[in-house]
Amino acid sequence: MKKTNNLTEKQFLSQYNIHDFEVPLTTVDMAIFALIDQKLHVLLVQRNDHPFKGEWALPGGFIDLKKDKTINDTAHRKLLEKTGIHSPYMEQVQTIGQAKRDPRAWSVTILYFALIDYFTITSKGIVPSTEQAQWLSLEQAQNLSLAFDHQQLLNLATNRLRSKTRYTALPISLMPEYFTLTELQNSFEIILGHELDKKAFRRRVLDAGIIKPTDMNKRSGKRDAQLFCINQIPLDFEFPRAI
Amino acid sequence: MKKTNNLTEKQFLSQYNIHDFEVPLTTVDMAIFALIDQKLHVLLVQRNDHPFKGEWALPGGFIDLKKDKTINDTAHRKLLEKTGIHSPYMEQVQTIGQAKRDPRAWSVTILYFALIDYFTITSKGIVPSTEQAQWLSLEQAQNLSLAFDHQQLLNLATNRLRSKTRYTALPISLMPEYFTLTELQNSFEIILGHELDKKAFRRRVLDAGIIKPTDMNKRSGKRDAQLFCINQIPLDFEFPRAI
DNA sequence: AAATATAGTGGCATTGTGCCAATATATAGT
DNA sequence: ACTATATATTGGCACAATGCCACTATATTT
Repeated sequence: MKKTNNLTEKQFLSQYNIHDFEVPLTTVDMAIFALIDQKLHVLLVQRNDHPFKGEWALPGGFIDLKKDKTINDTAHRKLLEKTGIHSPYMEQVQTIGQAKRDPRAWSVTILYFALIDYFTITSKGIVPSTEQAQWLSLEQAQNLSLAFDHQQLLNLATNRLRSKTRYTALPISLMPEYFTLTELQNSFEIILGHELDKKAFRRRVLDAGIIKPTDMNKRSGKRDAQLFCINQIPLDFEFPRAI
Repeated sequence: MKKTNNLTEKQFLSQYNIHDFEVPLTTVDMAIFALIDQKLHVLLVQRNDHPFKGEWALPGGFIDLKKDKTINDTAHRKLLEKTGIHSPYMEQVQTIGQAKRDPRAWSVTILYFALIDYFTITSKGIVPSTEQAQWLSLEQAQNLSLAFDHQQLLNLATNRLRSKTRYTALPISLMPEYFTLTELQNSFEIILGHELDKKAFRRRVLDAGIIKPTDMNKRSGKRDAQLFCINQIPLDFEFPRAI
């Protein structure tokens, strides 16, 4: 590379060539969660191309330097391609960079997770994709051998989801527009993997004011249950104590 | 790029050229915090090179694909270069990727923060660096115009520090080997920006068992104070409630 | 010896959760 | 219509951690 000490910034930029340096591959990977049949599911794809061709992997890919203005754009674009959803709950989990995680090169991946209500996408129909995408239960997914270090990535995302479920209202993003308190509690329980006390749970979510009652009921076999919907939830809402 | 559909993975990799794709610049930036004179300080450098030559910035730089096996290695290396410290508390905050955050190219930076005890590095002497490094109070730093989006990065790191100080024992990493409870409380108060109740604070940290008493005292003007030191703190330790 | 500043403690109120049992209301069977 | 049953919803007290504030203890200073 040329000597740059006495250049103006403009001169410097005009001669700067990104390929003068060795840079890592940079990708975005997503763990997209939904509740299906009382189980936590994650969306996986079968890779169309090498490396790990044919193996299951988290959806993801390269940043499109033309289309994407930010890295969140990349994540939203991937999500839209796979699910047809524009604005789900989405959160950056962690960035993993290692020399050997990708056989092609030193590789960095920015891991996101997203939570969606399964029925809002089944009603729209999943947008077709170049890759075969499929919902697998978390249990199934964890017993597969995933491409790259995606098994580890999936664990990171799952742990984050479980952890935040203990002190935030995160699972609300897995619910449809209207839901009963029992259904909501059920979602928490599925994610956490253990039962919760009914009274304590209701007190917690109602006192926090994160959901509000409607005048509608849900007819579900036995006694009707009141339907609730999401109230204003600040993005940084946290309960004062963990469950 | 050539057609790859019918290649084996080995053939695919042998002809794969990372420069066939446009990739972003990828860097690591660090907010290194310490307490100096009862104020939170952050280590900044004056940039030697374009872009933003001469302006203040968070220390950081490119991943060295030869030296660094992981991205944490990169962060540790940067920290060692600036402070001479090998194993401080360090944590990944967030990854920011934007088309226009760097005038050279689409750029991704992985932001870390680190906490160190100022006196352990003054006793060792700061390792010289190619760039001018200097401790600035957070207040000073926030009134400067920093290079790139480093003002935003500094805010992200500061918010994370403040947030985790409310429910973890994080500020202990800013303390010397032996410290009094009042000194520890003081560190929490400086970071949080408000006073804490003495009794409640002591109960909290002592009941949690994260520090243990020694048989030494500290002579500090008036009545002597007992010295404490860090006990075993699990990496994921959290108080049951936030302050 | 008294004043003072800082270290450290006692004790009760408040808040949020755990626990478990009681009450309320729909459906289904007789 | 009446009863059994399942699910929804509520009552009420115990417990744990924190907030609050006043009190005691011990060193230095005057």
